[in-house]
Amino acid sequence: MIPTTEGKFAAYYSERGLAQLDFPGDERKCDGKETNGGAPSSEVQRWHAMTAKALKAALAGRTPRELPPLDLSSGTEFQQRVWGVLRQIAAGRTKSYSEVAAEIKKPGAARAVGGACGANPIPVLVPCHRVLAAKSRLGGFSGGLDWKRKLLAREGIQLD
DNA sequence: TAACATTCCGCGC
DNA sequence: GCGCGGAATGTTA
Repeated sequence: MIPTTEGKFAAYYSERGLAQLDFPGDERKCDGKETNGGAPSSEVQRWHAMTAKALKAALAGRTPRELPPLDLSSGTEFQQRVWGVLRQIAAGRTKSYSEVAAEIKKPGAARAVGGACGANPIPVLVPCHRVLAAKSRLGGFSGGLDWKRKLLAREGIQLD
């Protein structure tokens, strides 16, 4: 668990890196292989420290200096492609679903992009909240639109 | 096949 | 201009 000014975030790690990050209170189902019962390896502890630092920076509206390795192997190739685009969005900037779709050479797949964002296991660090619908409307958000609004506000993004 | 965190077009207000 | 209904669209479980 990572305590922040916004509450406690739950982090789950696989052998490759950070695999999932959950919003406070949002107890998602941890499919079987969560934390190993015994002592976490020193590697995981190091990742956890990085995650905590990066998360706090992101919540403060700053770009994290360094991120822990992310294990995105749970997603499909299409989703990983989308997440890759999301991570290219600079803090304070936004992209629309259709623009992201165009980025990955699949215009018209705006709706599919929305699906990929919703499947994103690592919110905040993979800035799924910087993706808006066309005409700078909010669109949706898995953890609740409150979070999306709050995160955008933290980065100084104002919607009309 | 059904279900979406979309988008676009056409109306009515 | 804004909101709503309906159709087209790509990906996923």
